[in-house]
Amino acid sequence: MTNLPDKPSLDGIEAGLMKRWDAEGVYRFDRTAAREQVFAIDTPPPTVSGSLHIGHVFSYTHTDTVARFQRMRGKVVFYPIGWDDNGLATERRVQNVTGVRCDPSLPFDPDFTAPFHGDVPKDHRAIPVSRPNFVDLCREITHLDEQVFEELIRRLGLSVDWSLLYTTIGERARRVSQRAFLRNLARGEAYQQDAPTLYDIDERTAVAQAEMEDREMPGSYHKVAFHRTDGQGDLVIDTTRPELLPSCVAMVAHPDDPRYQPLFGTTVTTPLFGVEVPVLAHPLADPDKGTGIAMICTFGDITDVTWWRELNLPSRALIGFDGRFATDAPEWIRNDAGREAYAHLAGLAPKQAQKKVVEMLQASGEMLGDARPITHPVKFYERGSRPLEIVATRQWYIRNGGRDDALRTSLVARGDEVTWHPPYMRTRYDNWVGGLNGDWLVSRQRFFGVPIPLWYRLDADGNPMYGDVLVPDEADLPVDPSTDCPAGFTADQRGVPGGFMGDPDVMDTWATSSLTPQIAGGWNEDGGVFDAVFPFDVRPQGHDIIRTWLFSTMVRSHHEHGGVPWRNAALSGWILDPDRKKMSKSKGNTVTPMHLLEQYGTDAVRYWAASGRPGVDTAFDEGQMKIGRKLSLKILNVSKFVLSFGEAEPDAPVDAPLDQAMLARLAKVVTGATTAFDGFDYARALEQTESFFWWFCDDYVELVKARAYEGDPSARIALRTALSTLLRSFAPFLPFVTDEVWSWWQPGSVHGASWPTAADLGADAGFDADAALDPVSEVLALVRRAKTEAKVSQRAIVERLVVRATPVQQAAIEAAYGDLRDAGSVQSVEYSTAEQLGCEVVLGA
RNA sequence: GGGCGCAUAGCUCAGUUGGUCAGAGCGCUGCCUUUACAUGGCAGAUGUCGGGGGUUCGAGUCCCUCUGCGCCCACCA
Repeated sequence: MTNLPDKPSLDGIEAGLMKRWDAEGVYRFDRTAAREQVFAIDTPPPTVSGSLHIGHVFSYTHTDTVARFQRMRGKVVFYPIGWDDNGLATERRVQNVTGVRCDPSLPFDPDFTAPFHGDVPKDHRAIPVSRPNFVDLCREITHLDEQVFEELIRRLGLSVDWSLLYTTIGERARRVSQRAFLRNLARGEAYQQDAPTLYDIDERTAVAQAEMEDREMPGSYHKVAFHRTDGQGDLVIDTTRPELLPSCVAMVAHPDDPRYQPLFGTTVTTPLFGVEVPVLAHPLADPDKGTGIAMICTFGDITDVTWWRELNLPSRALIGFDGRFATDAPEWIRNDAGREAYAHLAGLAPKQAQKKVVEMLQASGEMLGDARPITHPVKFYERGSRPLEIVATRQWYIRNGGRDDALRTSLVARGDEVTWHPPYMRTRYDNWVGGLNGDWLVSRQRFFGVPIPLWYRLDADGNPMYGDVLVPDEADLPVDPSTDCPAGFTADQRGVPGGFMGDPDVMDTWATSSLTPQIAGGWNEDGGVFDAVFPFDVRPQGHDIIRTWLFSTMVRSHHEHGGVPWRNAALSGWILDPDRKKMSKSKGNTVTPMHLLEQYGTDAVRYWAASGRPGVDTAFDEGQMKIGRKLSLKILNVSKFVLSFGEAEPDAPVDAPLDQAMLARLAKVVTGATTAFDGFDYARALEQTESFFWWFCDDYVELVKARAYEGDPSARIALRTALSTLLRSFAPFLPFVTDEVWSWWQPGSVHGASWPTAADLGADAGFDADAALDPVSEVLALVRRAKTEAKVSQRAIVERLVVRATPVQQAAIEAAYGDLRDAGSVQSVEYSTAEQLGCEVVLGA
């Protein structure tokens, strides 16, 4: 069969092919496959609260090329897709587009409708809604977002199996996530603790170490005088947070610091508040910082927490969950002046309180000199807008090695069981695991997430007994403790003395997405295929989330399965804007992909993406899209040309030396591309194939076309063989144009065809194709150049061609002379021997 | 402060174990209405491979060092 279009075109081929792939189930996972036959991909579920930008196109294309390669190679490819729709990012988006906020104390309103949909006026005050109403809204909005995402992912031609679609808030994800958590709990890997926690006072939730970032913020040093109780004068400290003076519990200096050694064991009183605090020694105190002595507060920073813990200090917390100073003066401030001073701070936010304290210190003469402005790094929640505070709260943790050297060591060792692409990404994992300073805080005081599946018994006074945890049966998962009852209780016992209460928190979004292999594979789920896919073959992801997604997935797999979740980790680079800044929505420098797909075609955009080396950040350059467009177009045209010669009789031999050499060269390319793909280096595979392809078009096809027109079977078979090989080699990168061309002359989809091998080409592995081909190409180029320089048509006649070359080169040229003659319109040739290849070209009149 | 990465033509980038490695495409210049392709074809120009040392017969390619940029981490009082 050969069915050539008169005027082949790239325009609009995508829609038809996408339909066809769906209808034929080209990418469907075979659920009966055994593990050895499967290639399983732990696809990153994009966050639907954001938008897909060109950076997603970049990295998702990389994975898709590998998936397509493996599929053609005969693997049963497990290529799921999911939407990450749970968590704070979604809540924010919902608040922004609907004008509501969640107030869990409100009752469900079945008739509630959101006041806005996308156009919330700036002066609008968010309307409080119940948690169930809020969650409903979240589902509604994410559902709409997900449709937009699906459209783009499909348009990109990703060969995912849509029947494997999951969402991180979906029922299966909730069940898997809760099951995994309960098993962590049963094995002692999950535990709760009442401890100082980094807390975002705007979002009113605890935050994990992995979600924090430093930001350079303006601040000021203040020299503040504490008064020695022995009457021997003052002790001066330098602090950036004078507002925490009322929370001061001690002073600390380095044990070897001679300036303060005499004071250890004595006490001082705080300025303004007159609270007596001890002067202590601790090696973490830095003699070179400030005055070498610091005040310890509850809590100014993580070091304060360390000192508080290691020096057994009291806790004097004043900043509450609302981020404001407590309204009543604390009991540890005893004198009247101190209590009066505190009254000025009551109810203030830290920033306002600082201003007030400085005023008071200046008035009392206890501040020396002026504030000295500095910029210094301050801890923020990565999505937050105000500095994190440290607040003591009860939270759930999962052990991740941050407090346990043995576990830390085994998790670092797990990194050895994964092959990293590129290898240096391994170091980032090691650094992160090695630098952990606490366990993984998984509870969040939020609403749209997987609930922590626990209840607590209430004592006779109605207070929760957190030590008395009530767990659900795995068979009943997923549960929502805020509406479901624990076994042995009834709904009317909720919140009453002797009854129970549900844990109000949800899990961190990473606590669910750390289980994508288990969710996608259906771990312990009806209809799951977990045993056939786990451990997965590859986790593709961005290098910026090694510390979060990659590491947390490793932790869960280590605990639950005693092994790694995947064999390979493929880290993709970022797309940078022309100023080499990372593209991100918050910077407003994103490029949206749809118009590029429409303007250049999907294949061209994929070509650009696949040209980016694994792990390498690449600046966005729209000009590069044109290259892929041109390549696609060339494939279309040369295919039509090659196929237009018709078929030769099937058993005819490929006996022309040039044809044999071309196939031998192609065989090497196929081998090289295969090796590159096996190492996840799609870009190298593409480069090799492309480089061959342009030589094939520019030189080989030009050389043999006369012979092909005449019906020479060797040329016709070689051309068709090469075309088939090239289409299959390009198929992972340019799925549309290759399948379009494939459909002209082959049954089925090219994406269901087999990956080419050197053996298919019947080439002699020892044959030196370059030695046979390069001299011919060179002579052809010299002839063309002569015509170009003479400003004549390439069809102009060459009366006489004198080739100067080594004997070996002469033999190669002579073997292909018939083709060279026809392609260059050469009338006669002579040879002379020379070290350096050269030509004398005598053009006809 | 520690770690990792990057620095090659105007632009975006290749150069896998040191020996045609000084490349590709874009852009630029010229030529060609050639019957697959003018959304084309053919050809051309462009670089002290960030600076300085060193190893070697030979170094973008290995070592040291400096400079600049990016990222990650850090106890940031």
